Amino acid sequence: MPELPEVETIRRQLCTAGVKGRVVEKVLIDWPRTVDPLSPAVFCKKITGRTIERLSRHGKWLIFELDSEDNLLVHLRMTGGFYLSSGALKKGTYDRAILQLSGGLNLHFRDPRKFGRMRLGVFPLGLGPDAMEIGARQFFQTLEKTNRGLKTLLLDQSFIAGVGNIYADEALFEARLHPLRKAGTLTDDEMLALYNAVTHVIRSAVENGGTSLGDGQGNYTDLNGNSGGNSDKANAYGRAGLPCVVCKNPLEKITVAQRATVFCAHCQH
DNA sequence: GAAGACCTGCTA
DNA sequence: TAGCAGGTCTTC
Repeated sequence: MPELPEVETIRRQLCTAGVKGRVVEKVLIDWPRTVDPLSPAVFCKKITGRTIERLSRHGKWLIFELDSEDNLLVHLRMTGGFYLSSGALKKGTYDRAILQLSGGLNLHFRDPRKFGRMRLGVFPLGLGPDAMEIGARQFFQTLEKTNRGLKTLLLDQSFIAGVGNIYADEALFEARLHPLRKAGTLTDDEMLALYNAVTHVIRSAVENGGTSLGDGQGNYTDLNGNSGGNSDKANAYGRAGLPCVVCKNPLEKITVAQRATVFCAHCQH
């Protein structure tokens, strides 16, 4: 599932592939809800002729900065991804939108489950600081203000943007903190451990080119169709019932905020 | 704060 | 063939 490291990997690859500086010459929308709330006709009209000046990211949102008042904001949700083609346009089975760029480059937005979204706006709304950029002080201040459970909090994009189910479980495992632990009960050392774990887990996943984990069809692949190099790094996610890498006791699986949550009851408190 | 809706393909 | 997976928005 694309979380921050996967989106960042795609962003970097789009830069390398030379998407920057190209003009959007034509837009094809195959699944209208992809561009909801705009109609495909309005959406296409607004970005046709615009130049992609920069590619940035905040949390899980990919931002195509255009030479207009609006930018193109893309959220991959669970199964979204991009790939490029050149020459004669050939639509792939799961392509929901295709941007035909100047120089004969086609940018395909592929999304089997149709949850991904393309929006027009200056910047994605309602997000907290990016997980790669949040400072320790800001992290502590937010933790101290709430008594929500840690896993729920980590998944809340208005608290910290970019952490999803995989990296939430991995960060809590690394910090030795129980997913249901209330934020307000953490000691200073525990808050620091959580901060270090979140930033370390996210940054090392970015360095490894993202993680490909999931239920099979939702597996993430990068721009070139490769799965992430971080796949064998999971200590908790997807390892329910398997021995903890630290204490060898079987990992437990519970549901938190309606998501599968795996942790070690022996190591995480 | 919890649960449903949105979707589809893979697994059991 | 039923159920699961997951991110976010909507609705109780």
